[in-house]
Amino acid sequence: MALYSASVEYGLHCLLYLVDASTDAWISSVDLAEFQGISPSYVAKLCSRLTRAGLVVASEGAQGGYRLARPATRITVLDVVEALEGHKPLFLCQEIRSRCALFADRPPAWANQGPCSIHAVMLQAETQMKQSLASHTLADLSARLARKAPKTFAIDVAAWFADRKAAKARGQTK
Amino acid sequence: MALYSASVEYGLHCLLYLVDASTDAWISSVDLAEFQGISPSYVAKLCSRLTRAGLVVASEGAQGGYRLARPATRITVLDVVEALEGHKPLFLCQEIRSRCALFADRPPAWANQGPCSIHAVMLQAETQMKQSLASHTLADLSARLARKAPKTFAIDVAAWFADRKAAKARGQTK
DNA sequence: CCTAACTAGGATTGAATTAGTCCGAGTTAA
DNA sequence: TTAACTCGGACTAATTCAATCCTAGTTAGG
Repeated sequence: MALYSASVEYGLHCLLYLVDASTDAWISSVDLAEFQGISPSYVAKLCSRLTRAGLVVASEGAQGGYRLARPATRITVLDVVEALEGHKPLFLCQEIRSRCALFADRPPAWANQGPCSIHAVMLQAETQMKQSLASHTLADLSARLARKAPKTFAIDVAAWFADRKAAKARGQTK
Repeated sequence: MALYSASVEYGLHCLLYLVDASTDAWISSVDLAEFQGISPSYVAKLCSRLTRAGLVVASEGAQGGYRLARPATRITVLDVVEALEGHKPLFLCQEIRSRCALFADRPPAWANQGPCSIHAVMLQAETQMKQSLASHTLADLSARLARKAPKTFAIDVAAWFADRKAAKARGQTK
């Protein structure tokens, strides 16, 4: 349906909540999922990818969870997209040009010389897109959201996660 | 594997050969496929899409085939991509933000007001990419290819298709 | 008028990807 | 020491997408 899947939306929202909620706390993937009303198991998988990409760090064991691996000003949207979706090119050139019937299995040197013209156009478009994604950081996004929300929102978010954590420490899961 | 599939490569190459070969001739999808050593059935489907998008016109019946619907200077790479892949957005916003647990099924007005910030970033990147694709035409690509190939290449291409057509008219398929 | 060749379009297949689940191993706090 | 809770990866079901195949309708030419 779209070029990028829902995992990008899930992942970015999770990271933005980490910006609000976790200056020093660990937030579990289950809490992140329940806070947003999405599948906990799936969020767990996305968090794994973010960890492997070095965007967040994980803490195991009771009261564990995730935390940003570096300041939100140094995590770009492109970092997140590539962590979640992999390093997919916009276009994969299969060098069709060398199969032209006129070449009869022996493509001449000029046919494969340099990059395929079509590929070049695609690479340029891909670069434009990625530069655009790289020009926004989590900090930018978070600030823009904060401008729309009431001033207490970030505090409420942090409180929700803190409460959830406290409740679990008391031995009551729900 | 890539955001855009192989159909883009197939389709663009087909169109570029139409530029060379068909100032006044109709080229069949089977000939286009065999000339490039790719699947005839799939090329047929791609040609259907190009027709529906109005980039080429089809002529039914014997000695039929395809021809560009307008000058190559007025067909952009973006036109071709969207004809083949459909109008896929880069990102499909599912408005996760309104499911936040703090809202308890009743998201406040500010939460859904205006476009989602994440969505806005994605739209900007998508625009950059599409503008880049729209800035190249089939004529540009064709000229760039012609600069690499020997001068007789376009003539040889046209001759190959003309020969193929003549052979079929004589009743001999191969 | 009849045959051969072509396109259009839909039904079908097969592979790849995605969303989502589940369980095991390790860690932490009490 | 124990018990709960965490991550991480293996696994599964379902959807989507690329690609194929086949039929019907159309056209040109003999």
